[in-house]
Amino acid sequence: MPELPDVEAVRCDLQRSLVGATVRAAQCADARLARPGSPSAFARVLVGRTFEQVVRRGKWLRLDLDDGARVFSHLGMTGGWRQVAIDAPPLRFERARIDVGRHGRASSLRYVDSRRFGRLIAGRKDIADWMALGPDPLVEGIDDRRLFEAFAKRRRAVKEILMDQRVIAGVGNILATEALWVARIDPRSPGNALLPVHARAIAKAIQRAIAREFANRSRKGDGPADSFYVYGRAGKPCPRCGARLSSVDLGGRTSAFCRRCQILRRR
DNA sequence: CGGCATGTTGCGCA
DNA sequence: TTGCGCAACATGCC
Repeated sequence: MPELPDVEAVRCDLQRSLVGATVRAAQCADARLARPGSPSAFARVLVGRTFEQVVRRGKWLRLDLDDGARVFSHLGMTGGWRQVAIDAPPLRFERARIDVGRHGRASSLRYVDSRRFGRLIAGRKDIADWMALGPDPLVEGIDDRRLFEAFAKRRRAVKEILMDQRVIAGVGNILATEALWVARIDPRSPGNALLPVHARAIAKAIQRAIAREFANRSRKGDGPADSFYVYGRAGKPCPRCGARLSSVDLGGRTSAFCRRCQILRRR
């Protein structure tokens, strides 16, 4: 359920169901999710407090409470929040719950995560992972110059640099794959082979890829949309030029791309 | 059974 | 200190 557009949709949902709600009970049953931190801190920090806002940066969510406490939530690969009735039985793969009351009505938020790659950390100050995030395309926007400089000092593949959360927050395998196709740049191109004009094209392409995923989402339900330009479509025709799409492994992640219209830059 | 998956971390090495 | 390359994490699904 990851990638920036998905997390932004979760932020909107949580914002709607949580702001002004007071926590009656909370529990995080999984120590793995709490790192760094302890699962027992979860209830101690939350109970009795009222949610004020839900903020997102990259793939991280921060739930702010009225006394300065905060909860960080990263959905990993398979995490998600569900709002259910207060007396609903545990969901499949439920790892944590927050029971709240608002306007006299009780409900329960459940965190589900089959693979447990997600994180759930309650505390009183920002965590290092949050502070290390680079600019978010929707919050601060992408600075072309900064992006160019991030490329210029690395020789690894441009796609791997794009997925570094310190460079741009929220770009994952799907967005990086899609954006490089839009920008017509081969994902294997070394970062230090790119020019400022390429950084500008990639910045615009990321915004376009995000907009497209929002459009996909509004037509469909939850989960990843499958109407991508090239992600997951290796072997099929390029939607732009018709050539057969290729596949390459970069940093352990699969990338689909078009050898004909995505140009490989070299130094 | 084998292979793949929207993400991040930790380790050894240069 | 920074960058690089990988294995590892845990589980579902095809």
